[in-house]
Amino acid sequence: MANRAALRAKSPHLAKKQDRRRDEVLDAAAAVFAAKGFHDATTRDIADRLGLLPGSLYYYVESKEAAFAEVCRRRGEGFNARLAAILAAPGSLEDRLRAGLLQHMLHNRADLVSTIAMSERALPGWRDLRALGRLYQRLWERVFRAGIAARELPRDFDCRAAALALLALCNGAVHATENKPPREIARLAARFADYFLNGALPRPA
Amino acid sequence: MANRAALRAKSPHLAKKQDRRRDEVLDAAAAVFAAKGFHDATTRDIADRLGLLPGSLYYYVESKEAAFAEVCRRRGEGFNARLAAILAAPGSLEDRLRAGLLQHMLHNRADLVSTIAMSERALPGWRDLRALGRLYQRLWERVFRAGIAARELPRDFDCRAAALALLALCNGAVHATENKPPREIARLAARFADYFLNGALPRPA
Amino acid sequence: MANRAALRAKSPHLAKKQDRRRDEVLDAAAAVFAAKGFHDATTRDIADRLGLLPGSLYYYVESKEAAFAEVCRRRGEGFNARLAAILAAPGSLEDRLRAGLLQHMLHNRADLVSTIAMSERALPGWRDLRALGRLYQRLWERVFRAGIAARELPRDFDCRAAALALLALCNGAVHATENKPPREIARLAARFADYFLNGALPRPA
Amino acid sequence: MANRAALRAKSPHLAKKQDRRRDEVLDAAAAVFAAKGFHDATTRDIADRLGLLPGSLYYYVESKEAAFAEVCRRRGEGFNARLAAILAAPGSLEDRLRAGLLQHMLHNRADLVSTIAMSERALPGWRDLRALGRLYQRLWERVFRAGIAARELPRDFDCRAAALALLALCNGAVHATENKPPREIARLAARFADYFLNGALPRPA
DNA sequence: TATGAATGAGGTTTCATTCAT
DNA sequence: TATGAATGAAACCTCATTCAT
Repeated sequence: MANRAALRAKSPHLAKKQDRRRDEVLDAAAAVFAAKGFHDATTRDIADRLGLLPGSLYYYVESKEAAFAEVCRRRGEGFNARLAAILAAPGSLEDRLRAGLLQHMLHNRADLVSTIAMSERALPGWRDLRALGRLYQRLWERVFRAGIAARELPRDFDCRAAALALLALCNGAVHATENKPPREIARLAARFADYFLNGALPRPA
Repeated sequence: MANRAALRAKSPHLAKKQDRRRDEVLDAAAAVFAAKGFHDATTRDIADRLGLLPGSLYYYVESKEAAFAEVCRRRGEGFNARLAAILAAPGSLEDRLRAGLLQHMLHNRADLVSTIAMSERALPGWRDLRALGRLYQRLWERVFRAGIAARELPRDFDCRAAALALLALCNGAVHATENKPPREIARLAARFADYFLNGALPRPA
Repeated sequence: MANRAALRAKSPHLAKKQDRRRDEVLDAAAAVFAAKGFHDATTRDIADRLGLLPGSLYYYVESKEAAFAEVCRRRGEGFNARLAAILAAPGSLEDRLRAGLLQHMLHNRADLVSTIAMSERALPGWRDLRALGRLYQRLWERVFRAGIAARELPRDFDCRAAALALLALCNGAVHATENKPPREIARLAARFADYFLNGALPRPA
Repeated sequence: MANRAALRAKSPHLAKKQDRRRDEVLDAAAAVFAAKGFHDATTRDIADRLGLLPGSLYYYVESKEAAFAEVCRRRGEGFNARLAAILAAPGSLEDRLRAGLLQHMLHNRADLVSTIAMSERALPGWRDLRALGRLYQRLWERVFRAGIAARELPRDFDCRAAALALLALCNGAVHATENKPPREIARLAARFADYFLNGALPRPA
């Protein structure tokens, strides 16, 4: 049953406008999901933000679940891509760790959705989302392994534990940095990096 | 709706029995909240665990929200009390930090509810819960301040940032330690403590 | 909502082209109604078949209900006309009955819509549709009455019961003949005619 | 997670009362389905008939679909059982056919739901329902085959076509017998039986 | 002390329909 | 002539909660 309408090439202009509106819808969804979590976010919340009625969302989105999954996928992929770029850049191991941690904490708010996705069990598309999360963790692990290969780190360095700790530091500050200016976030990120790299306590002489 | 049982004068024996049953109900609620989060947990889930029907819960509890709030309060207070005891115990600063971190990570699973409370916004009783959370953070801060007073830490030590980092490490591993035996959790806790105390990276000689 | 096109004075050529398109729309509607029934057929189903969007249908049709009613009317009238022609043709009573029954069963599939109309209560335009159905039944009755007049049938022949029985045989095989080749349908029609004319059971000698 | 409440043996009296109420609900559903068909029947229709709110139905029934499936199953099985009993009874082939046809037409109204199930495509539980329908047809076929074995029917008797014709006669009169008194239905059933057994037309001498 | 039955508010979703462009 | 966007009503369903027993 060929759908002539669907096949007819849409003018690129129109197509772009449609996509933009769709993005607006997904952004609104993301904002609400970030604010309330998946279960407590209602389609009405999302629609209100756009001046639409709940039913109208379905013109752009298949279901609440699908919207959530797509939002998370997009954010998660962006997150991963940014970290990958940072960790692959030239520079000392320390520099790259600091940069990665900083970007995570700076983007955390906007990408709060990913955080939700990681923390709520039994969510739609949970499997794929966990995969994205694991990938993120692997990125950190890989940079440590490269450090071992480059003899910047000892042979027995526990890459997994270190990655976990870094991730914990990244995520743990979400609440503390809410509504804080970037400068302050950066300051905290630097502190966290210091702790991770050199330890928080003064060294015994 | 006043609790009929509460109005009746009770023999101490009866009162105790009732309280025990109430505790069972709250424990069941805690377990379900921990497993599913507040919104996804149904009164039926809780009732099932006790061999009751949903309506019967209301003999012990005013509402789902009230149950959640109380569960969180109890767990949170227990959590705080344990940490306070540990931090107040004699021993070096390092020892106390290690002990505090360890107990947090070991109890995290059972007390997952607090974690939920901290992570889901717009939850009933959220205000009070945040207060408990802040208190927990203050406990860590206080031990650092004591460290400064005792000259174990430098004058300009950033107590708040350090407390935040420790909390982040404590909470960040929740997912990594799910379904793991205590031994392994302890191992990870020790690693995290090492990172925090001495830094993860090898020190330049 | 007045049809804008209808208000405009149209050239005969244009008018014809419009009507053709309208017929296409109604045909598509008929096909979908036949396949899914009235309630389960969506305007999107119909539009898809034509490469249109749902809203565009309303250029040709006032509403889904109106479309259904018109489709049924058209099909029903065609059905009636064909039966009338057959029953009015010269030939023995038996021949005409056989021919009528055959054409009904052969066209049943294509005209399934009428069947739907007859079977679903509380349908739009139901009254008119029932009228068409009654007319169809009357056509059969009339041929029997003519048979009485021509003394081919006894005076007390129950024309109504006979018409009902014939109709029942006609319609009852819809499911059995779905997806069957015309040959097989014709074979079954012949059998049914035999039963009706001579009885299914062997005659006592 | 053993459900003590569910395991606790309910008093037989209570259990029976519950079942009765459930039957009432299913009966109401059956009535509405029969009157409007599955798609057009709303949960509100059913609930209204019982003086309940729509949501309350779900105390007794899992879903609208499940209710429909169960209603059809029950009616269909009853229908089959009655026919089986009739066809298995002693008596001449003719007697049994007459009796079977009569009971079908008399019960048709009450069991209209089965008819719906047979006629609406793409219905929940459609597969199982078709199976029930096929079983019914087989019952008729089997009695003919027994007739062949007993030499009451010729070797080449077309059992399937005969069964189809009988079924068609049974079902075809549904609309004609609506709101008619049993006497009249019985009269029509007798006529139909005559037609099937001996033919409608006078025999050439 | 607990149950069975019911409520009612609210949630997601579908879909016929409208209308400016 | 047809589209894209949106509406709004109504559908099914869930669930915390109530209350007579």
